[in-house]
Amino acid sequence: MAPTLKDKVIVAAVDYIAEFGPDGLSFRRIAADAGVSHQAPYHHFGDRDAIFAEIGLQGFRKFTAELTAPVRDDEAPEIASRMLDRYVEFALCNKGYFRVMFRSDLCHMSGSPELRAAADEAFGSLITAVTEMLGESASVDDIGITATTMWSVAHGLATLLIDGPLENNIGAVADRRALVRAVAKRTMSGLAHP
Amino acid sequence: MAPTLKDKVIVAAVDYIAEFGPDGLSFRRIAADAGVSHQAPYHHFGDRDAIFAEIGLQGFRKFTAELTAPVRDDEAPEIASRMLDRYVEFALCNKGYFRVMFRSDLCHMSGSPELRAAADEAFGSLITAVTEMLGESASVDDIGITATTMWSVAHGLATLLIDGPLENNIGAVADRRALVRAVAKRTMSGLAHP
DNA sequence: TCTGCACATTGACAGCGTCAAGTGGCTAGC
DNA sequence: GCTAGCCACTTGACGCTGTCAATGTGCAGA
Repeated sequence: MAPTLKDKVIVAAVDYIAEFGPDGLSFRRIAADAGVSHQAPYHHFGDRDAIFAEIGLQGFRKFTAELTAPVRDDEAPEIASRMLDRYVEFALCNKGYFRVMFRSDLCHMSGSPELRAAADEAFGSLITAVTEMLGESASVDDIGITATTMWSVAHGLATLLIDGPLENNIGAVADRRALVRAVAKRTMSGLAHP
Repeated sequence: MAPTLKDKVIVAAVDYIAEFGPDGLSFRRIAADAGVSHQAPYHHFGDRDAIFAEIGLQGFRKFTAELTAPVRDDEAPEIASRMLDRYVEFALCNKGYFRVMFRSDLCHMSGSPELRAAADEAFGSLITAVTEMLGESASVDDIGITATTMWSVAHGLATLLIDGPLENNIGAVADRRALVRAVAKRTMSGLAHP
């Protein structure tokens, strides 16, 4: 089935954002590139925000699918390390989505219950992983703190790798994966005893 | 000394970004609010990017000053916990700067050696703290991994608190500080043994 | 007094998202 | 077979933005 204009607009926007970030993005330009009038995209989405909301929604769904996928052979056996790896991997392989998903000014959770649900589900899969990791004896507080810590490490590392000062310092994929693994290991064992 | 137009523009921009984020920001609007023509700000900065570069530069300098400040009585005695706390505190108290500093599309390191130096200095103060924490026996790799891990936790937590899904879940300052401390503690001891 | 210079103004430009109205083709109902 | 209605899209206008270029204006030093 040929891609609809709606799909083409999303794909073009995600590609652009992956390369240049969300800021210079012009839907007039995307429309022109697709060979349609400047107003055609807005027929499908209403306004600019709605396009970003759709990108965020698709992003969070892909993200959840990635985080909850069956364990592959080349992955770390420990849950935390694997989740961290997947989180960063997703961010780096899906910059175009990732850069929108966690930008509250582009991707308004409050305006779309569907979007919020998708984001909550992604976080839920993290909570599930942490619960599995800590066992049934763990308290709700323990799980919350552990999940927040894991999420922070993963999100911070992903963000620093994509947009931050680590961006250009880590070149090859091998180096990057090694870094992620090392950070995961250190996070597991604790900073106090390296 | 009365604030110059240059200062007024920066302050107004930072205030706006702290409240609404960098995207809807209009320097024409800021100029109008300051009672000057739409072109006046650009006399001092050249172009839009230069204003963001200046905000980033000032931000990184304030950031470094904050991270390297003398230890206060109400702070955690452990280095890592204190640094994490200061990092998050800075981010939350200086949203307007923080939101620019780590946005590579707004704040081009490559275009300004001065800006890069300021950012490097901030990271340097983290390395110094980690070196102090681990002692002289630590290897360069150990320090690098530990610093990256600490930075990731701090940056991730700050980002999630400011723009992410934690934003509205943590209300009062007391709760937030408690969360940061709990995350710091968990990071220190390691996820493996809560 | 004249010359620069720093600061600011004015006016024009193209590009942007958005509103409102119009167009062409496909399809269901009589 | 005609027509009414809907759908995908176009066209044109609007006010907004940053940017370029030319123009004032007031103040220091020669």
